[in-house]
Amino acid sequence: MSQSFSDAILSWYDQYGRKTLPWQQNKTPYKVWLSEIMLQQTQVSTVIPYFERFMARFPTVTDLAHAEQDEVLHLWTGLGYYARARNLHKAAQVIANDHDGVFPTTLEQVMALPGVGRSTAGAVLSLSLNQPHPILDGNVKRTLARCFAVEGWPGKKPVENKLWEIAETLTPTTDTDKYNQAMMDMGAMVCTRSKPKCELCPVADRCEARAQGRQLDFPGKKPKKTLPVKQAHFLLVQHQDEIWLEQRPPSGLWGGLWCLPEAAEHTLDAQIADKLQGVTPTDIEILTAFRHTFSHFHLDIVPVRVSVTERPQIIMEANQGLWYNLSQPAKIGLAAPVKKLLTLLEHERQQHLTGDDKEPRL
DNA sequence: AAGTCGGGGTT
DNA sequence: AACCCAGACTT
Repeated sequence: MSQSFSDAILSWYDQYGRKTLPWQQNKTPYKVWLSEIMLQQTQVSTVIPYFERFMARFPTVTDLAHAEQDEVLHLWTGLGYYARARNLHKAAQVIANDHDGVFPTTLEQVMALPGVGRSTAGAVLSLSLNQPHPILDGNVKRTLARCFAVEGWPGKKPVENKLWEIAETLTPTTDTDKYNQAMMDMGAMVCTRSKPKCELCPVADRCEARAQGRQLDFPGKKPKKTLPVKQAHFLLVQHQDEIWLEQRPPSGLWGGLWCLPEAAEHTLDAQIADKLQGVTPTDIEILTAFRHTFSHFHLDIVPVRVSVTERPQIIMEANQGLWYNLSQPAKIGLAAPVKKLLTLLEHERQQHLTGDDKEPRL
C-alpha cells in the first residue's frame, strides 16, 4: 500500500516544517489574516517586522477598525501594494460593524471581506481553525505545477483552474492546517523557484517534472515585456524644517499616501509658480535623479528643491496638503521614494545642526 | 482575459 | 537587470 500524497507531505512537515513564525504563535483568525494579507506578493523576511509592529499597535481587529486610515498606511509604508492596507482597514470595520467584532468563520463570509480572495480565505480558516479548505498561493502553484507537469503560465485562467482542481483533490479533510502550512513551506524551502532541492522532497518519487528532468520548465513563465520608462520631477518646497506634501486620491497608484507635488518636465515652471503663490524662492536646486521601479513601469525621478523664507499659501483643489516637519514627522503613509527623499533632507538638517559648516570639532 | 497595483529580495 | 514573491481587484 503506497503512501498518499498528503501523508508524505504531513510527515515531512512534522520534521522540517516551519512552526515558529510570529503569526504561528497562539494562532487566531485575526493574526493569520493579517499575516496572509501582508504576505501577498511579499516575502516572509520582509513581513516579520511589519507584522510585529501591527500587532503591537493593533492587538485586536477592533483596535484596527477604530484606527485612522493615515496611521494604518503609516505602518504599511514600504510594504507596497497599498490597496492591501486600505482593504485591511475596511475589512476590520466590516468585522466590527457586521460581525460584532468577531472574525467570521465561513469561507463565504471571509471571501466577502475586501482584499480577501479564495486562497487567502482558505489559508485563514485552515491555518487558524483547521477548516478543510484548499489554498493556491505561489508556493503551492509551483509545487503542484511541477509534481503534475501542468503546462502553461498560472496567470492564464485554464492553468489556474487546473491547479485549483489538483489542490482540491489532494487537500486532506483532516490536519488541513498542517498540510496547507506544509505545502507553503515546501514551496519556500524545497520546491524553490531555482535550484529545487529534489533530494529533500517527500514526493520526489512521484514528481512528473523531475521524472522528465524539466523542473525549471514549471510553472510556465509569464510572457515578458519591457517596462515603459516615465519621468517626473518631484518638488521639494522647503520652508525652514517644513516640506509641502499632498495626499494622493483614495484609489490608484499610491492611493491615500502623501507625496511631493509632481510635474512633467514641460510643466515644471508652471507647477513651481503654482506652489509658490508669488513668493520668491531663495534657491532652486536640481538634486540627483534616481529610478523607482514599479511592477509595471520605471519612474525616473528628478528632485527639485525650492527654498523659501516665507510660507506660501498653497491652494488645493481636490486633495489635501500639509507642511511636513522634518523634526516632528507626522504619522502618515509616505510613498517609498518620498520617504527616501525626506530621510535624506532630515540627515542633511541634522548635519547642519551639529555644525558641519564650521571647522570640525574634536 | 488583461491590466493595475510596490517594494524588496534573489539570482 | 531580470525575475519573482503566502494575490486581489478593476475594467
